[in-house]
Amino acid sequence: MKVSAQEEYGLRCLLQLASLADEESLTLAQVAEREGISQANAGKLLWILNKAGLVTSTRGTKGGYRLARPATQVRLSEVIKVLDEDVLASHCKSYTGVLDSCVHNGNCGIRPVIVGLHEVVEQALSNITLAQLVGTESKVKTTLYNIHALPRTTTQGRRA
Amino acid sequence: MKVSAQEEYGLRCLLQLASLADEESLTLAQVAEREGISQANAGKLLWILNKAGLVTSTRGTKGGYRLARPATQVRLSEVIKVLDEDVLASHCKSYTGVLDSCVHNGNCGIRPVIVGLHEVVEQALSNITLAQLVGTESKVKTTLYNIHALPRTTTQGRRA
DNA sequence: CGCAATCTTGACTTAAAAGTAAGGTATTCC
DNA sequence: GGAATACCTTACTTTTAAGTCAAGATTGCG
Repeated sequence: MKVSAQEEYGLRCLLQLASLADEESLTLAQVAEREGISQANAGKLLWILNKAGLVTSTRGTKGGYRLARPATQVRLSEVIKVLDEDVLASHCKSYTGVLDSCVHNGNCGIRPVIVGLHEVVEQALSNITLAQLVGTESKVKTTLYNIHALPRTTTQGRRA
Repeated sequence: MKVSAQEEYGLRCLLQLASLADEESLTLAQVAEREGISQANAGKLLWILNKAGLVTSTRGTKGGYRLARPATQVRLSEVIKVLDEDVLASHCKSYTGVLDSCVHNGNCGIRPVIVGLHEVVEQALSNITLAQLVGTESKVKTTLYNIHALPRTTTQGRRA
C-alpha cells in the first residue's frame, strides 16, 4: 500500500498553485523549478489535473496555470482519485495470476478488506482540503490533528 | 494509493495456509495451484513470509508450509508490513525529483498527510486477523462490519 | 504580420516492479 | 545409502509505471 510518484508529485504541483494569491498564476517552468522536477514531467501532471478540471491553463505569452476552484473547496480525496484513476475498479481484474480471471471470483475473503481499505483512505482524505496543506509542516500537522481527519503523530522525522 | 501484487498474492497464499486444520500443511505446488499463480512466484512469496517468521516450512518428501502461529494471532498489519517492507520509511527518499533530496526537506505540508494515511491504514489492518478472513465473502464482510475495523460497505460487486 | 512565450499531445526511452528459470540443498522413505 | 520430494537462492526476462522529447497549437506584443 503506497503512494505513487504520480500522486505525490501531482499533489505537490497543485499545492504550489494553491499557495498563490488571487489572479496570480504559475508557468510550467516555474512549477517545475519550485518542485525540483523536470519541466516535461510537470507538464504531464498539470495536463492530467487540467483534463480533470482541477486546474485551468491559459496559453500564450502571459499564460500559466492556476486552480480552477478556491483551495478551500478542493478535497484531497478528489485529487488522489484523479491522479490515480480508479485503482480499485481494476484491482480484481489485475491480480488474476496466470489465469484469465481470479480463482476467487465471486467469493473472496480479501475483497472486503481491499474495498474497506480504500474507503478508509478516501474517508480520511475527504476531510482535508488543499488550503489546509499550505504553510509550514508543523502548522499543517496541528491543523490535521484538530480536524481529526488523521490520527495524531509524534513530532519526528524530517523533510517532506 | 494501491495494493501491490506482492501484497495481494502474498496475503492470499497465507490465507490458504490459514484455512488448514492443525497438523496439515500445503506444498508449494498446492498453494500455487489453488491460487492460480506459478509455482516460482508462490515460492518467492512464501520465502518472504518464511523469512519474516509468519510461516514455517519443512523440507523433504512430506514437507510443506504451514502458519507459524494460529491464524487468530496474526494481524493483517503485520502481514502487509512484511510484504511491503517499509514503504513509509523510504517515501521521502524516493520522491526527490531530479534532485538529490526533496526540495521540501524539513518543511513539507504533504508529509503529515502521508504519515497519517499510513497510520490510518495500519490502524484498520491491526484490527483484523487472518482467521477473520477465512470463509465466504459475505461472512467475512459481516465479521469486519461487526468489529468496526472497516466502514460498512454496500453489498455489490463481484469477486476478488 | 511575425516572433516569442507558453501550453498540448503523442511517441519514445528509461527505470522499477513483477514474474520466471534453473541449479543447489535439505529431508524423508524405502 | 540412495533416490525422490520439496524447499532455497540467485540471476535473468518480462511487464508496467515513470519520465523525457520534440513537434504542434495558441496567445500576446510590437
